[in-house]
Amino acid sequence: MESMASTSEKILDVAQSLIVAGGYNGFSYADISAAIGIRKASIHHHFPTKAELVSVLVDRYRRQAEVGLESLRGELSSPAEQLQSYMNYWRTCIRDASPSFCVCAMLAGEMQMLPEEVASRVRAHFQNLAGWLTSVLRAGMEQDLFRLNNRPEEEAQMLMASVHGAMLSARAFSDPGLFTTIVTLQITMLLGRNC
Amino acid sequence: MESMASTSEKILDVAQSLIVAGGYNGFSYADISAAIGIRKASIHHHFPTKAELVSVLVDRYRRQAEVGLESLRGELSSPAEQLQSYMNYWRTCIRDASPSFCVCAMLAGEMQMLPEEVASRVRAHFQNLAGWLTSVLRAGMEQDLFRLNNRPEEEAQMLMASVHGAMLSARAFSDPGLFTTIVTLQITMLLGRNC
DNA sequence: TTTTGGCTACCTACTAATAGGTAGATAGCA
DNA sequence: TGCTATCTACCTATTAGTAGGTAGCCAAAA
Repeated sequence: MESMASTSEKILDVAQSLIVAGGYNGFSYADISAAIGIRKASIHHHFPTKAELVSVLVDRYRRQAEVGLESLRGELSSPAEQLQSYMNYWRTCIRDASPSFCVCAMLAGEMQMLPEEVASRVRAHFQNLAGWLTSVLRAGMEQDLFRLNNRPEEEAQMLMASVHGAMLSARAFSDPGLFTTIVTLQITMLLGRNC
Repeated sequence: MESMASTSEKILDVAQSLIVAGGYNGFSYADISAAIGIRKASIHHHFPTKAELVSVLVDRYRRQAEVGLESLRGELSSPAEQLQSYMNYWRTCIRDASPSFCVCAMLAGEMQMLPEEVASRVRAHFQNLAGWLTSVLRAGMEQDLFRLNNRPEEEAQMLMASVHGAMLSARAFSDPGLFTTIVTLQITMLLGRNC
């Protein structure tokens, strides 16, 4: 009754945590093999090439993110609360060191040397996320729940950059709390509570 | 009369551009060897191990950054102009794809699997940068040149995260201009020109 | 002055380990 | 029967790193 997860799911889980820790070149089939007690060749059976593995991995990640973000957009919570919830998700991740970093943010740094099939998927995730943030900000604006100082697309980009930069800072300083500090202030500032 | 740069400087130059493109695990001695027309063993002569090479590289980067930031702090320019100049440096870098990314920001993402001697240097750079930004923001505040909504240390962290996150976004979207868009708005916002 | 010795920078040639990937066999299940 | 998942055993290329040699330079000793 223990592991309901299929082998390929387990492979993706391990690969994801390894990528989050060290990027595309920071893991090997041997690492995954050792981690889940299966031979390298068996991993190739599920994912013939590394580029394919990571492509599937990013697809899965994007699907999960989409579901997660969509569920936040329920009519239950206000746009401001949705942004808070989005941040809270990452806050707990970073605090508990579960994923502790966005896979796509990690891969984005390595864009230049990623296989094209992976790079395009990472790009797509950034577009989705920017789109979601934009729509939430626009909704809040139209409902007069908060005032924005700039166009919602621009504020969305600022917020996204702030989130990813804050992940980086939290890592660099080995201080999970720093993520929350930065992003909370950023949200407060963007929503124009000052004035 | 062409290359005044010593061999070891050339090695560091190439290594830096490779790290910026693909991180610590994204380059090898063979890559450098091919790039500057020297044998692998000769690189080991200058830098016995990879960890040592990258440590020296980060030291050099930190020294250059310190000089660069210190020169911005000259009494000639106002704190606001200093922040602008800092951003402008990266704007041209990213536009011209010269370094196009902060080495330390790149390495910060890989913190967890970096040799300790490298990781500590990356941490130190983040501390320096946060310190510099804090002091510039504090100076502007004390001279009543602009109003901050938060403590200067916090705003410094926000700005730093914004800069690094904007680098990531510029890469992800393959849009150098996005960096400037994000950081300009961020600076404007932090300095409280709104209100 | 010539010679000697040491130093630096580079070389060829090598190593052991690891990388991603393949071929082909086996065992169980539909 | 054929399919899926796994295995053992292998391959080639690349990894970081080493051993040992050579050519040039510079300074001190003869």
